[in-house]
Amino acid sequence: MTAPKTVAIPDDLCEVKVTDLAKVRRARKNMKPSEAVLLLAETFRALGDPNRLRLVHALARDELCVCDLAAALTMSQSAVSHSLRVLRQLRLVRSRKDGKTIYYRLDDEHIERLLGDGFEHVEEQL
Amino acid sequence: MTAPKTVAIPDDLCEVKVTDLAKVRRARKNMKPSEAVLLLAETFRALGDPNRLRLVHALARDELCVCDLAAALTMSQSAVSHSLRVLRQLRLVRSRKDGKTIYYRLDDEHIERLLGDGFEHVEEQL
DNA sequence: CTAACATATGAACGTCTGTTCAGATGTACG
DNA sequence: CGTACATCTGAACAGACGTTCATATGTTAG
Repeated sequence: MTAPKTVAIPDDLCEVKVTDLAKVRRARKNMKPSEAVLLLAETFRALGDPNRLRLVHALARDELCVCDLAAALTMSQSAVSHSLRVLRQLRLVRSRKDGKTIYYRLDDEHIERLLGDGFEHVEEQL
Repeated sequence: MTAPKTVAIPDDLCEVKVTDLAKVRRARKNMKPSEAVLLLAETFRALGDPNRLRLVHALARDELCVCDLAAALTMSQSAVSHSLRVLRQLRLVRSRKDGKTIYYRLDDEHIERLLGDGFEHVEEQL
């Protein structure tokens, strides 16, 4: 295709060998704002822990309190609480207080779809 | 609701205080096999790094070679290569060789939907 | 063959992460 | 008030992670 050459990438300081400058420009144009990228990365990372993933999956079906989550997943109450905090801060789950106990559920329906797509993708390669 | 009591959870050794045994049983019944959970967690974790996420997002539009990815995202070639390996091993991206250069693209269309849902969720809270 | 190029790889290093443990906070009940 | 309960929090530590640097592999052109 295009002859390889060294180019100064617009909007940037760095010089790199580039194969297809048009594609590079298009990719740059298409980039999401870094706020969105960073927040989404954080969100995926939150789901990237087996225990937090199981928590979210459990909450996709039922509203559950902390101790029942701990019992269901065989985790310590403290570990559950720490994990839920991460999920809460990223608005993956939401909590409701009823007396002493606090019930958690998914924050919105995007999360459920995210899990659904994820499991679909993963179950194809088992 | 049900009076709190200490119960031996079936299928398990651990004893915990439980608020609603029925819910706990249902949650346990609904659990995904741990293979699937672990693989999906790995997958989400792979997407949980800003640079890998940007790589995947770039590849959602265009097939790109390693050096163009490096140029577009202002990353070192080595970092791109290491990141792509992780994504490749989890079948998030696929590679095609053409002479010296190797072109990467998304492995299947689930990935694109995953990103789409993710950005949708995230962009609501900016 | 050698030189130039595109990509991959391994080791090393500082940083981040998840769990555990001990204790703090807040709530209900007598 | 004090006790029992449900949850949260902070410190600490082992293990995992992402980048960089130097180098290896593999490919094309001369």
